[in-house]
Amino acid sequence: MSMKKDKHITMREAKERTGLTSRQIRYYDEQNLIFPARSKGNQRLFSESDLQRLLKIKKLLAAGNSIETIRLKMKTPQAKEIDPYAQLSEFEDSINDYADEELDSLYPVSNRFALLKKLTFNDHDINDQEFEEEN
DNA sequence: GTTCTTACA
DNA sequence: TGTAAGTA
Repeated sequence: MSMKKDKHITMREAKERTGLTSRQIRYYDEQNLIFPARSKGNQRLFSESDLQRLLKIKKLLAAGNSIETIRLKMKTPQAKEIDPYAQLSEFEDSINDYADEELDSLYPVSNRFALLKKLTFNDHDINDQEFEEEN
């Protein structure tokens, strides 16, 4: 999951690849949710991580989270490098994001992440269920 | 032509 | 958030 070349991405490409408006992108920047570099002409130079963040922000916003919540939830890129637990936390959040989606039944398992969440983070739910021995 | 900041609705 | 103005 490593990001390759942090090539400079223009505002145009950022808009195209995230589906966000330039207004929204600048606003999220103003809210310190992304930290794009700047060219000599003060133009924003986005990195691949900035793009991923924007997509993440879009998802969290759509899920009803506030800017403040998102800021805390995502922390800063620098913090993630320093704190190993930040990455673990991010992974769990990622799992939860997927698990929030519909899970009709376990057969077939159409959403592995949802199943993983059920088995990993909701022990109480599982204990409440009645499993019939099938083996 | 595109992006940036500031400001108003 | 959209849009207009004046720049770079």
